[in-house]
Amino acid sequence: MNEQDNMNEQLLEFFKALADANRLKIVGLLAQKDFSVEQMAEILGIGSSTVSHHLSRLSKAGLVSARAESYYNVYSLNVERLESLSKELLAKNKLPSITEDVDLDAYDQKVIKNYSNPDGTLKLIPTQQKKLFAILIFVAQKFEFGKKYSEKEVNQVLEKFHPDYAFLRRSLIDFKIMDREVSGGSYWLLDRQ
Amino acid sequence: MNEQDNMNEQLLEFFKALADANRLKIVGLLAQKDFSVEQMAEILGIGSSTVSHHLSRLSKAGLVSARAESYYNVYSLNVERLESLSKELLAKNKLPSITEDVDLDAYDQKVIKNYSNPDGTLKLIPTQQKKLFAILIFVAQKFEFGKKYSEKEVNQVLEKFHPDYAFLRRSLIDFKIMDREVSGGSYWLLDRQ
DNA sequence: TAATTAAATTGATAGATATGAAATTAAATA
DNA sequence: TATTTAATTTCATATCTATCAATTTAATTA
Repeated sequence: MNEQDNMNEQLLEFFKALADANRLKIVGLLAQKDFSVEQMAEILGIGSSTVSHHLSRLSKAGLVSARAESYYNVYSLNVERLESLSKELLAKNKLPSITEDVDLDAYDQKVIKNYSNPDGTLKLIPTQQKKLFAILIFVAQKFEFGKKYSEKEVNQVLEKFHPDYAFLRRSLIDFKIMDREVSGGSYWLLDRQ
Repeated sequence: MNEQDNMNEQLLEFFKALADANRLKIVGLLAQKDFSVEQMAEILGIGSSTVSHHLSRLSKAGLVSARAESYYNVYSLNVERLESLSKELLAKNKLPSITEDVDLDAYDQKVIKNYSNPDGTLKLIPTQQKKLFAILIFVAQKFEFGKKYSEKEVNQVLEKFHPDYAFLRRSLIDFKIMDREVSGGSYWLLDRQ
């Protein structure tokens, strides 16, 4: 369990805590003033054991806290916690980090696996744009950045993947993975943004 | 269904939409770039029909939208929507309005009902602080704001509720519902904050 | 036009959870 | 000390929902 996982779990706890009509109402009540369990039960028209359960979920998310006051357990809202968690969402760069641990290229890798023979050649060239693109990115790894290739050299590299090297070569240009000098006929890799 | 109910429902939909680990991840993915359903299914390691279902929930909450792109349905995140809803929480005065429709005095009213006879007198005077306070606020309604009462007048009013008018009178002072002039012996209502 | 493909929908199911009743705990009052 | 009271915990249950498989729909390709 790393720090990022922990943050994700807290964020999930936060949303789960507020994803219930009665718990939202409890937060709304406590935003006005403190209440005891029984008072809230009466106001919301539900049992006090149910309110107790909701409060423990809100408490686990750090959104409320209780103090003993004679007979009663008086609950109050942790406004700072509510603010810090909702700010977490507004910080735009925080969102992508939710998926820090997942593999963004899983789709592309599956496509490559599906279309490749054990010897590394391609069974066939996919027609669907997204799959073709994944395959082209894959074969483009055989070229070096900054180096210039003649059309013949390009064909030789692509031929190891599929007999229709000409289609692959044209597609690399179409998808703006490579570019070429129209007159001289030399090819080179473009930078992936 | 008034406007406030509608806002509450939207807020609830928002939290429910994000109260799931995979949906949070989808939002995290779409915060980086657009994806098709199948790509996300592959990345998250779940079925594409499940992703479809999650996207429809996110879409219902207004958080994502789709565009058709050849074969694919490409989804993107509605950042403005995400921002406006989380700002809704940060605006502190917005929270209390969640409970606009509920009856804040339900607890007090129940106490009054439990301790009152049909003729309006009190069966007995509660000992617990919160209940006693509710009863005192109730009987204090018989006094007028700004008017001064002699101790005898106060007793006459309170006697109609319970024989132990002296206890009620002292409690009204203790709970700072009324105040009195120690020397002259006159009583008056205090302003409820 | 027929075949292929991505996405959505439907149906079924296992797991999560909101709720209340009953039992338990902790604290205040008689 | 015995009784009363508020809150929590435990237990049972009905509802909700995340998931997948199978089907349907809509669009593209051959």
